[in-house]
Amino acid sequence: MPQLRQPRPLNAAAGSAGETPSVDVIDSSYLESLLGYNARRATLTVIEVFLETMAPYQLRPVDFSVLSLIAHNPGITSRQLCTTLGILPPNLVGMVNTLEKRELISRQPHPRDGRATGLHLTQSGEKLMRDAEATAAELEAGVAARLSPSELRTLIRLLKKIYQPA
Amino acid sequence: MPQLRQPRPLNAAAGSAGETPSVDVIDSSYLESLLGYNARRATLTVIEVFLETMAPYQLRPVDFSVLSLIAHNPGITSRQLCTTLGILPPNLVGMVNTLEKRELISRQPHPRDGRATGLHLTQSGEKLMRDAEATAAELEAGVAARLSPSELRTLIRLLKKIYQPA
DNA sequence: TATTGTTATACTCTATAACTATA
DNA sequence: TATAGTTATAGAGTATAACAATA
Repeated sequence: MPQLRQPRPLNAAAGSAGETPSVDVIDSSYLESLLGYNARRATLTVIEVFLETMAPYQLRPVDFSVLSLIAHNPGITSRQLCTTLGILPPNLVGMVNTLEKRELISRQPHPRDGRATGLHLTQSGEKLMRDAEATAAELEAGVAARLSPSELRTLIRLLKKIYQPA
Repeated sequence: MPQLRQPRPLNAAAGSAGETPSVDVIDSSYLESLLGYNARRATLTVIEVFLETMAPYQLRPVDFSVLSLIAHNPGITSRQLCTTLGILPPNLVGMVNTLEKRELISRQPHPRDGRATGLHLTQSGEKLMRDAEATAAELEAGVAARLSPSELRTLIRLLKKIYQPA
């Protein structure tokens, strides 16, 4: 583990001819100046907290996203879920099957397209998502504890500008 | 693909008893209110642009991070790279081997620890990283084109607060 | 002919256990 | 006894091709 507070020895990062330099304190200031690096590190932190906090519900971020979209869009199809979340259809099949086996969602025939299936929350699915969305709100507040409400709004607004450049 | 601008048919999201609802326009406003969802979507966008833009250098984000840390910390060890970037040691071995075979880095004995190996850029590695870091700067400017320089600084500052909560 | 949902499958990424050489 | 680097391997995540049923 890189030491953070000890003085650098004389031979560290010497760089003079013939010497083999070594470093005790890592300089990551360049990487930390890059948007991509910071976005990725922040995302990994939020996901880590999400996995811990949502463990009682046995929901990964993607399961939560799928269930939440079904909750707010009853009758949504698999194809629509894939397009909205950027998931490839073959990779959604297993998730939907698992959620159906857990009796959190049900499949119903689509009213106007015989190829498609409408997805709906069951009663226990609705109960779970009410609790899970409440927990998610607390989770967000905890992760962003050092941000003011105004800063959190700003952060989300600027992130949207990155992935919704239209 | 969800349609975005067409009026919702009468039977869409009806929800009355006996009907099977369907949706034409997906409401993702709840997910978009969550920090984690926005952070992940923004990160995926930046990574996608990174992969396209950096294709000429054949560098994934993780390769760029490793080479950049070696460039700014000559003699850094594998263990230090792992700790700084959150990579597990077994998963770094292959990356370092590949970069060495491409003659972008070289391994030299650590001056004070016989177990460790110091990593250094070769001359061609230095050349590549000069070009790659210049390209990365253009990439960042492109991704954040709709943000003012001040907004970009704010975004990075707030992201740091998420993953550096100390 | 195109699209929805699906199976099979391959590739990448991430994680754990265990070994060696050295501290 | 602990640590740096490595090997082997397992699991999760992501990708493409191809198929049956329906539009």
